[in-house]
Amino acid sequence: MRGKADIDLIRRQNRHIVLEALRTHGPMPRVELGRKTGLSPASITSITTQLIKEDAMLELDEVSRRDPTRRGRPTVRVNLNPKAANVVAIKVSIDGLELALADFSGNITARKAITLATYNCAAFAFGEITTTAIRNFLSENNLSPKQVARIGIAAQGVADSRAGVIAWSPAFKARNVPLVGPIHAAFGIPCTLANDANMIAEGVMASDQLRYGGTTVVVYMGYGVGMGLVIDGNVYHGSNGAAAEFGHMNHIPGGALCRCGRAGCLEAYASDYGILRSAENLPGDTTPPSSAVDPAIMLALEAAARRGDSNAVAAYQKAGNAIGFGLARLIALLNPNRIVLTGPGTRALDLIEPALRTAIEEGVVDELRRDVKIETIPFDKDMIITGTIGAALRHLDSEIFAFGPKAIQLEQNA
Amino acid sequence: MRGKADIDLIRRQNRHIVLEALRTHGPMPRVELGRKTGLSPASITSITTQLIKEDAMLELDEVSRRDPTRRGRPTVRVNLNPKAANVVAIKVSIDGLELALADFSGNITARKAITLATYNCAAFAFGEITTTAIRNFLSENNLSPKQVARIGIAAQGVADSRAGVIAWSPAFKARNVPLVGPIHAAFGIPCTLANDANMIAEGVMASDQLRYGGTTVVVYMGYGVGMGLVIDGNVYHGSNGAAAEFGHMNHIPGGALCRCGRAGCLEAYASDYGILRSAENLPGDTTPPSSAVDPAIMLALEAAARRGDSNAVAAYQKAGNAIGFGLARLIALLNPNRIVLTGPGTRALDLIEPALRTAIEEGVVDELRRDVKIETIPFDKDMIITGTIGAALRHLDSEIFAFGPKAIQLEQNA
DNA sequence: ATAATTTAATTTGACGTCCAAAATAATGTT
DNA sequence: AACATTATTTTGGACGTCAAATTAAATTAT
Repeated sequence: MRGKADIDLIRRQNRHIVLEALRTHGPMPRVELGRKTGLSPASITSITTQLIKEDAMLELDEVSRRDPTRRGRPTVRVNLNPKAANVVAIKVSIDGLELALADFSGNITARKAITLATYNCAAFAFGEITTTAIRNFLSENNLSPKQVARIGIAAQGVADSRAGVIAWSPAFKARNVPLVGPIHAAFGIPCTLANDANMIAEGVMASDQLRYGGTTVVVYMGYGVGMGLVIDGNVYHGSNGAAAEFGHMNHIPGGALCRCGRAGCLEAYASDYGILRSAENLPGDTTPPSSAVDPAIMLALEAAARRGDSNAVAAYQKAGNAIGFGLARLIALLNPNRIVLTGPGTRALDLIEPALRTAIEEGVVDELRRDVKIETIPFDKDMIITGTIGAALRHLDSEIFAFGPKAIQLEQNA
Repeated sequence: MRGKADIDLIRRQNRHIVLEALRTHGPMPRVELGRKTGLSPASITSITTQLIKEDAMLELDEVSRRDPTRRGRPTVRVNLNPKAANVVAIKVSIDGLELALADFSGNITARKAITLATYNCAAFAFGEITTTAIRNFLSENNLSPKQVARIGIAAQGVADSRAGVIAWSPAFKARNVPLVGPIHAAFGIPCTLANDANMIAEGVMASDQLRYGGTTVVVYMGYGVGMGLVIDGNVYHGSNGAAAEFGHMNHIPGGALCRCGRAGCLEAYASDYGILRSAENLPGDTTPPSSAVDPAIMLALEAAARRGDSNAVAAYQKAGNAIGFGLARLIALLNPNRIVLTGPGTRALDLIEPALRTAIEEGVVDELRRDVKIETIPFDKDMIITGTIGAALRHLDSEIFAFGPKAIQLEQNA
């Protein structure tokens, strides 16, 4: 149950749904805003004038490109004011950092990639390195930290988003790498750390709330195996923000060795290195490589499997079996609406899918699986960055701009 | 995101939190209600007078048992009006039906158990049987169906609560037994079907919202293995209401035969019959019995294990291993706050726990499991019935009484 | 050109909710 | 009997929503 409601809550919530409508559907006239939100024209007028006065919204003065058959007073479209705020999104991966700057309307205004051997980076040093990277990135774009409203970070592995620490990641030899603390200390900007697959799920969900807004499971297949969980329309982060570690969900007790140090994780069978290891007939306890598998090698392996190379075929079947049983277990637990497969690994889906489907059939009783829809979304490298930006902006919508000027004031003083 | 907010929403929500405060903390004076809800005395007065006028609430006129050292005007405690509504809770199990009647304040006012060989009952006949049982139960208590505001049903197995059908249950040979449809058709009363373990979770959560209100997993161990999932303070039912089928989550691909017909379900190792089967050294594909294992046999098996009987000891270890790996997988997926073990099977927890803990350690990386608290709650047979009643009453709170007289009117006409 | 029509957006006035502050109620203390 | 204390209700102001009326800005008809 939520807390008490008062008059402020009404405005806050209605401001929020107005912002949300613009964020998901783009610029639109006030009438349309009224239809989308269910608010009366009077309320829309009141809310938009307020938001415009606060510089969170603006009217678009556009060259008349309206339908000449339409009569009456022409519409005036409004939109989120790009200048209302900036957010920074950072993707931490094994070969470096990727930074992006976006304005309040969601446009990416600058990008930068930094090559960095994260793996041997000491836990205490990484916060400093990232802080410096952010500082440089901002000054290159003539922005002071004060102009950035929020920083979102996506990292591979187990991200403890409550503590703001990368608990364990393939990108680091070190464990418990603190990240949010140092960045917040340096800039005083609210900062969020999350798992990269969760950020993909944020993006997928935002792309079609109707389709993905129920309970949707997004599986990332690639160098590792990740997952984002949308539960009742929200990306679920778990009690520490370390939920949906599908790749490190056990598949076979005492099974093949995983990068995380455990035996039998799903990832040890279904990730690039896991598939490669079984195709090469190496023993399951062979230590996984600490760096990503060269994509060319994976392409060659796929080609071999498609030619009918029995070792390669068997390796992909094993992967399909692992993912299938993992999904079967997940279906029994969560009874999701929809399962979305994405990531570079889906290139080889034709090789994986038969075993995957068989495993699901064997692994969970028909009554539970019959309504689950499984689909594939082509993977785009940018999904993580755009998902992170989207999540950061939605944060701003609900936590700052929905509250009005007083909240903005408070936020700046905090 | 929720829909638009208006003045009605405020009242509804504030009425709701007032009702909720009384439901969870029992009768209290208006001042206390103000402190608990955060509402001003003025608002509390307004809301309580309204609710009292609607007969949803009443003032308790009590013999002065107040602290004589306290000065000032004495408090007047208010409470939910027991006569505001009645709900019926029904537990469907393999040996019959259990019915309970409760008033709006949560008191159970009547109970009845009906012995019934459900197993061979045809799918089409069960709705009729249950309807008749309800009709008799009500007339024995001089109540007309019109006076019942809601019926809640808890059943073992896979309950498709969206369709209102018991998709699969150990209590029935038949599959897809319709239940909500026939009952609603007969009485026109809103009716909900859910899995029994979910109802245990409802009860556990209601017993201590603070403790269990985050993400809590309730595991039921007994004749079968069930689960209730509390996610962000709400019992999670999944897209069809068939979530949390922990017992039918696969443990070992191609493993021991389960009652559901699949091979390798967790239940096939950790339920009464699964433990018994392995203690007897029967092959894993031995058909499970269709009726519950006699508790005396399980007690004897426990005693044997405590005496050191190696087969019995090994069987309990296997069970611990299965539950432990199941929980390890669940932890990787959901990162829960707390795991609660309950059910008659916890009697043998001393025999199960070592293997269970080892399996969790082996099955999931330390960073994910370190913050999970595991506890045991002694099982009480009534947990299912009281949980079902509590869920039904909370439904009434939010869907009828929070809305006021107009909604009650509407509900009666519907 | 000017009036009529059409559609968009704003303004006005009524209603309902909340809260702070004042008033009233019901008891104990002096 | 007057005072003190605590609980509850009443009063009055602020603010949000909405329906209805008004104003704005265009097209179409005359």
